[in-house]
Amino acid sequence: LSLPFPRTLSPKKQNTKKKRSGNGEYTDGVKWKFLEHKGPVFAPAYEPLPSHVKFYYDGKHMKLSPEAEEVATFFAKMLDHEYTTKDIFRKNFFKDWRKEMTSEERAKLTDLKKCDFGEMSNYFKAQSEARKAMSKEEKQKIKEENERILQQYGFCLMDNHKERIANFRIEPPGLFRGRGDHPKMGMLKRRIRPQDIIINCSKDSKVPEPPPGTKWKEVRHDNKVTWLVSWTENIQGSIKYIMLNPSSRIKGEKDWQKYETARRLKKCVDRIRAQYREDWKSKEMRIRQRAVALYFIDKLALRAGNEKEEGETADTVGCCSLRVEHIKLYPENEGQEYVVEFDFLGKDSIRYYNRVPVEKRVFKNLQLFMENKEPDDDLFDRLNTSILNKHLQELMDGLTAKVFRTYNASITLQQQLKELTTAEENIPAKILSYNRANRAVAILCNHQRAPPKTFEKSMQNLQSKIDAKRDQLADAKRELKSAKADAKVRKDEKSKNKKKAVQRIEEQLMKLEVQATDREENKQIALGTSKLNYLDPRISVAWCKKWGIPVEKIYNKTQREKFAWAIDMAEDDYEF
DNA sequence: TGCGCGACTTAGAAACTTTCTG
DNA sequence: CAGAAAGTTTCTAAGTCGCGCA
Repeated sequence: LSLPFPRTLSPKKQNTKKKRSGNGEYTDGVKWKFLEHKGPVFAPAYEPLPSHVKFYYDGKHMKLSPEAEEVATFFAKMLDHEYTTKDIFRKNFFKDWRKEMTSEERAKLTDLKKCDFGEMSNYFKAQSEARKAMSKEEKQKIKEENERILQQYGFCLMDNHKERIANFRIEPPGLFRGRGDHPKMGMLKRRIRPQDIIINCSKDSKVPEPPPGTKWKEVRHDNKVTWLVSWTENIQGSIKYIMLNPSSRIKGEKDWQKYETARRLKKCVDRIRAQYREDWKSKEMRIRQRAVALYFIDKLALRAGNEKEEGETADTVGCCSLRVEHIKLYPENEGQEYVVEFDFLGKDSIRYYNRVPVEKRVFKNLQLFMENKEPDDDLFDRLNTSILNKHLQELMDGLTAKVFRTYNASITLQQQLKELTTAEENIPAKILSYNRANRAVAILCNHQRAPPKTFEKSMQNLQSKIDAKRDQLADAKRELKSAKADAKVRKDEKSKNKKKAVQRIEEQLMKLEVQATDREENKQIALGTSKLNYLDPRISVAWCKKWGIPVEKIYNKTQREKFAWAIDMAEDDYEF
């Protein structure tokens, strides 16, 4: 395994050699010298429906123009999804659909409720069934074709390295699926064409060819950025990019740098904590607000909380954008003093609910911040992320609000691993401990998931397995007893067998019960995000080395590729 | 000082694939 | 060997944060 980038110089050493700009890059900002790639893969062209698949309006068959039909199929494909029952989704969809209709269609189709997409929907279901039912050979053929496209478009050449591209396929058109109460859900996400695409590559590279008869919007040669392809998306007007895989040098170095910054925070976090505690007493309100917000970011691993344009996105908040309505103060609650109750929607409209006791000073400050305010007023009216980050930058080079999340996540993993791992345990038990440590971090960072649709059912299945196993155990015990009691001759051997059976069944039962606990504890918790984005992989690698756990038990193939730098670098005594 | 933009990281859902179990 | 469960990959939305401009 060769390292994707040299490790003779640590990022820290490099930093002392070159002056850093504000965002942590080198002042020259050059990301590569040479970049060559084949451009994006476009979404397949629309294939009109066969004529027997009909659309009905108000009970009557109606043949749609190809443009209107395509948009109708987007809705038909989502018919079983909850989205299509939501008013905003339906309203946005219908408005955008009507724009794609001919004037005749527009005149006729005035009510979405009268549209019958049933045949279309059934047709797509049948198609997906047919795909599942394909023969091995047919499936193999498709797999090979995908592999061919991957080989052709899935890699690029960056500074003498062949690198995997993360998302070389352009997003296909469809209906926008915002998270939570998104005001734009259901809008038409339009098809991206070559003339929408900006290509980025080096001057001395072979510029990718646009499809025959088309042109790129622009070809540029900007080595201060890492993207290969970009286009502007029509829902929010934001820019989308094609970039490299996490296993690439450019992503790996950045990741490494992120953890090194978090480790530098470790060295000065005591000082920073002492400072913000002092600032709770400041005579200036803006300083007190800054200090209380930073306390939340540090203690609760909240996100920074940028301002958002009202009405353009779902109403979600982070620390700096908390409103009065998002917290409740309890001078006393369940035997604890100065309790703050948080209840708000964070990133991806995931609910953050927490009750925490805080220092008296924090509590008094919060009362002050909330005085004479309406529920929808900002809690920190003298603060925003820009002010906070400017302050943090002064406390430590490269420090921003998100560094606290990385730091607290990684340090928590390290502590938990130390606490939970015991030498006597076997490998599965150690892995359970690792997962528990991982879970502690996921809880800290509030990484939640919707309980799987089949959760209740699979839990029931598991429970009936446990019940059956209990019965089986009872039977086995009874048999053991009678074997002991009645047999006189060859008693020993029979009893021994029965005893073994009892032990085996007890073990199986235990395993099932652990599995049930584990699954229950993980019901609403997503472990992947912290593992991939917050936990310094060197902590995990060191832990594996220390306890003789194969690293494959902790990281799958993709994860090992992403963390190749750490696997190669960390020894068993690595300390975050 | 505020604002919009651009580039990048972080996020959970859904689709797909592999493994387990009865 | 089928169906369920678990694991993995793909997809793309939604954040963070710095910069330049008025």
